[in-house]
Amino acid sequence: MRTTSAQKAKAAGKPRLRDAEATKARILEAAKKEFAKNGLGGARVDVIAEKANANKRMIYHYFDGKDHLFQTVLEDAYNGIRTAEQKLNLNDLEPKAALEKLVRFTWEYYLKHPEFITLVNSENLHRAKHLKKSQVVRATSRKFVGMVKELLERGVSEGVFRPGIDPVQLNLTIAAIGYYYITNRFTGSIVFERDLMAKDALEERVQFNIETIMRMVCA
Amino acid sequence: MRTTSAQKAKAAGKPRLRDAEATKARILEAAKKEFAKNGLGGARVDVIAEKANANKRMIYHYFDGKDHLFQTVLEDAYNGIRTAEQKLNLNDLEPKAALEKLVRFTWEYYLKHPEFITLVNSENLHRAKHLKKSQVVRATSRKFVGMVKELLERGVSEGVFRPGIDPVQLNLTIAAIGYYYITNRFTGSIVFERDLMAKDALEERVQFNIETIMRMVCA
Amino acid sequence: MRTTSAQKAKAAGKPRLRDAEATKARILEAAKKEFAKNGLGGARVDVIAEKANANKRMIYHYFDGKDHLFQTVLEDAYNGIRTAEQKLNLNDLEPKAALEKLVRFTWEYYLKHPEFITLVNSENLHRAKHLKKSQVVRATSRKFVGMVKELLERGVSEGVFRPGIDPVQLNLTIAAIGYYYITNRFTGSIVFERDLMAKDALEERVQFNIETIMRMVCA
Amino acid sequence: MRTTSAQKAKAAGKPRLRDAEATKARILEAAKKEFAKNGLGGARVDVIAEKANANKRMIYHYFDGKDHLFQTVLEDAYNGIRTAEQKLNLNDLEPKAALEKLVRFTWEYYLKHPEFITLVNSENLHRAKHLKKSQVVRATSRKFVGMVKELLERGVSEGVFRPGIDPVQLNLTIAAIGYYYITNRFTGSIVFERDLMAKDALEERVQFNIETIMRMVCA
DNA sequence: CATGAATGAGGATTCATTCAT
DNA sequence: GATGAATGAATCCTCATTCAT
Repeated sequence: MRTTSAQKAKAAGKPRLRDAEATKARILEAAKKEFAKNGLGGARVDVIAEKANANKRMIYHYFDGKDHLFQTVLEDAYNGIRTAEQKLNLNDLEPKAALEKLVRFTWEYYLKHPEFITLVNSENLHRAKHLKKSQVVRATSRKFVGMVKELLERGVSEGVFRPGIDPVQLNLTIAAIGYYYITNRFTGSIVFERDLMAKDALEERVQFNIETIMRMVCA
Repeated sequence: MRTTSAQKAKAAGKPRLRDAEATKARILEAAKKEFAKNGLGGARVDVIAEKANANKRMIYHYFDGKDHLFQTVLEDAYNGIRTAEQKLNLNDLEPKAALEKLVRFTWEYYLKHPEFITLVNSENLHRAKHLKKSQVVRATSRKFVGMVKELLERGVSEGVFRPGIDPVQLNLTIAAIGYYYITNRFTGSIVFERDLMAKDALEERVQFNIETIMRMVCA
Repeated sequence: MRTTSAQKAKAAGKPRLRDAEATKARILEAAKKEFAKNGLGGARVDVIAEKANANKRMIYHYFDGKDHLFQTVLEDAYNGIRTAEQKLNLNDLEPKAALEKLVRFTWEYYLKHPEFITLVNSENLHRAKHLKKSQVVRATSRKFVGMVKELLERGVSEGVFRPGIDPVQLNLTIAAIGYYYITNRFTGSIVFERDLMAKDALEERVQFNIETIMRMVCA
Repeated sequence: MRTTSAQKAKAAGKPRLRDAEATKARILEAAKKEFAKNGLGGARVDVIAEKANANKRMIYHYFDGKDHLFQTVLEDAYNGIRTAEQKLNLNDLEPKAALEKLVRFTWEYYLKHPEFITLVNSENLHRAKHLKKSQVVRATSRKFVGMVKELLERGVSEGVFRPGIDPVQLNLTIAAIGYYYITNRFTGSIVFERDLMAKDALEERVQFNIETIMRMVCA
């Protein structure tokens, strides 16, 4: 393993300066927050630079402009959720438990990572022009769909799931019932005149979601 | 020299007085499209004025700036869906048919009015700061929730629906499974490697959604 | 004749404000100077706006950016020299006198309008990408070449000019011997260790140029 | 990891000492091209460094910044043409042949070295501020003017040239008729609606130039 | 000798909004 | 009521140059 300059700086007890990787990471992190908060159009390059404790010029040096930076952030976001999903090890559980775990996980992931939702919304506003360029996302997503498909098949063969359910439709629905609630938490709280983000409300929602999916899938 | 709307009206022998309303309407229509296409932040006042065949100054005259214009557009959008929902006359149908009609209606409304979705997304990006000011939306929404609540109760008393289902949660879910699909049609088509907006795909989806809700609600 | 707002303003004794034509003209004039002084790349939009006593935004409003502004300035410059050439009325003079008048005019025009030279140099640095779009320049230039061609033919038929001289080559040479001297006045003054722009030097040069051309053309 | 020039030299068994000169030369060559293509203002230090396969820092190390680098390039350019001129050995030819050779040489030099022209144009845009600092250019130029002066005197004494011709004026004209044509090849090709750089056009031009000068100088 | 990370001062361009008529 | 000219404050991006190793 090569000794990075970051490690050298650390070893020398100095603050992280002149460390390309660290700077890139800081920019990426700051960009994620800024894009999540304000969308692609509303995000400000200056603000990202400032929050990253980096020079604005570095953003162009490392990421070649705002758009490409957004694309990188978006890819990272997709990688994040897909990686987490892979770690669920649904195969180690019996079908019903596995399905419930997936619904609960999806919900909790959105809850913990609302920035993922804002990023995706922003990307859809831009007609997915950044995602179109990404090959990685397709590959990892395919893998994920495969995982759910296997789960469904296993459940069917064990006689606990109904046959004939499309894994893509199921995936979409599992995502939808969580995503929609979170992304519309502000307007929803007004329209329905209740605080959708209150602790009880969140708990109630996840139960409702689990029940919705179980009733749909179980035999 | 361009013919102004005022002149046109004059030429047509119409009184000038109605121009004000017409101009307002044109601005509102143009604004809806522009906001839907680009979000609040991405929309351009110049473009709205141009598309409305109106003077930019008029936007400030009638709507007091971009933000307030957005708020008006948003309120109109909510009025639109709420009005359409009221016309469903769910009471004239037996519970199951009424519920299916509602699910189908919701799906079709989103499909026909994707601008509603973009506007709501934009509003959530801005933490619902415009909607907070609106009183009308709360009132009409309350009415809508009441409608669903009655339907549920009727179904329960007739023994076709399960008891104990929260009308708000149900509403949220009915909306979610349609809204999510439409708003994420661009990224979704890439991630799942299929054209989510293809005719067959849309038909398949609405059936899946109906089944999801029926299984959740029916006894 | 329509009453322009400029005239109205004038009539009212007010300073020229809110006068589109006047603002455009001021921007154009300022741009000519700035481009002449620093070339296209070296010119600063801020400086042009300031010198034009106009808002920077107006430059984009009226001229659609720096490049297009340069193109307009360049076209104006070509129009200027071509218009002046047309006013020479070489047909009213006998061939030799007409030719001498042309040489002297060309020299004096460059001397009075060094900005024309700088603009053309800048345009050549950019491989004539702006001029390529202009149709007017081609037409007026064609007319000018025709004028010289007629002069040559007249001189030949009167027996004072040699036959077989290409008007384009002659034009190029008449321009060259003046243009080169003026455009390279700074380096030339150093290289040849004499002030090329001194009054005597200029007079000497025009005589030399006239003699060069007369000897080339006369029978 | 990219192989640095230092490593290459090492691998080739060469002493590291020569690398300095090689790096300087590479930078100079890259700078000449970049300045020629885009002028002083339009040239980019990054691009020069990249093309020179050198580190940007080296430019500052060896040349003390962009301006001084330009000055060096410019001096080299002048040295180039002056050196070539000295090699003409005009004294070995009879006056007329020598003069024709000079005209032809000048033309061909510009044709082969259009970068010389761009550099000189750039320098004149900057009012010769770099050249002013150079002493060498003055000396070599003086020598060149002397060469032409001697040629003229020899021609006069042999009765083939007219007396009274100023060598500086003649030099200027010989340069002008070639330089102007080349520097304005882009705009010229449009204005005169013919490809000035076509093979035939170039041949025609050099003949025209030779005739222009011969008619001017010969008795 | 050489590297590449970092920077501050601009540079062109855009935008919502106000002003004068 | 309507128009279009005008503006200042951003906003993204670029550049020559210096710093730390």
